[in-house]
Amino acid sequence: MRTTVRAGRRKVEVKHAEKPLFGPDGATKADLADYYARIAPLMLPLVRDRPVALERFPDGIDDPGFLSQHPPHPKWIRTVWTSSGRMMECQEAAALVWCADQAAITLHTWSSRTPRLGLPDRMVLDLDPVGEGEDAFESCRDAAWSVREVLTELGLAAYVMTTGSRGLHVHSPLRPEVGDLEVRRLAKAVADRVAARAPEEWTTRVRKAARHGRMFVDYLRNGPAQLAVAPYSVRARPGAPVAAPVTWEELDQLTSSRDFTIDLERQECPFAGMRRHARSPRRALSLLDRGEGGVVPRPRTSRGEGE
DNA sequence: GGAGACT
DNA sequence: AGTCTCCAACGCGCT
DNA sequence: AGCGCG
Repeated sequence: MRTTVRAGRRKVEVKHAEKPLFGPDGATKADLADYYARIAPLMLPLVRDRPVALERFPDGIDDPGFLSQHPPHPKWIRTVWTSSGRMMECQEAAALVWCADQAAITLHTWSSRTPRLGLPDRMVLDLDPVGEGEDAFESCRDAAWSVREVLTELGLAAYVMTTGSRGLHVHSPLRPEVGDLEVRRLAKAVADRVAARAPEEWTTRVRKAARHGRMFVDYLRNGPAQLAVAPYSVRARPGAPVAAPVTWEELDQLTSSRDFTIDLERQECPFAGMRRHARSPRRALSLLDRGEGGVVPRPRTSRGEGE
């Protein structure tokens, strides 16, 4: 009931390795640790240097978990001082495996990176379908395509991933030029433009009562100290689904946000090279403030296709 | 899952 | 020594 | 000022 997982040069002990975390017949803590060790080469470039918070389920997903921003941690795990205290970073595979031993099923990270905390290098738009089923997810997919179009109009790149929960996240890599609040303002403007394309279906109204069954185009994952689920993170749901970056081609084949699970085997990451496509949020904001951007999409070489 | 407080 | 409790936080737009 | 919301 106790094993050691090799992660790079380090060995990490996994206690109660055979404990099921995803229901009686679901994946065990060992499965979780093995997954994070296996996916580390793809995941680490996307989480490295970011303050991380752990969503932990020591008694499995059928018991309430908790979010931990300042967990006790071994000294070899790097930390950084942030506006909300000293937070961990996951710089190496062993850190991910240690998180698994802590029953940290899901990792959430900041949108800015050390040493540029407060200047996000990415923006996230969160799309959650209103109902259940494939139709609901399809409308979510449509919304993701619209987000991509609006981002393109503003000269911004777009990458998409399942959240492993209900919906999709669209990531847009940014040059770290402006602060959290400005990025949120940009995200809100993008969301408003998306919603304006199908006002009967989509909205940016925060209050549920004001939504009238429309899908919320969520821009609130941007802002100071805001967290978003890390790419390749496992979710606390039956079947151990994962947040999986996908190519835009793949997106149309998906039937749900949970199509990928802890069994995921990937050799190449659709988000690889994303940072090379980072664009200027300052320019996007100035286009918006001048009321442009829907008119003259500027020429570009490639778009957020993955690579 | 682990630390600190309380019994 | 057993048991309990805690483990986030931020701003927005409404009321 | 307080609350719902993510």
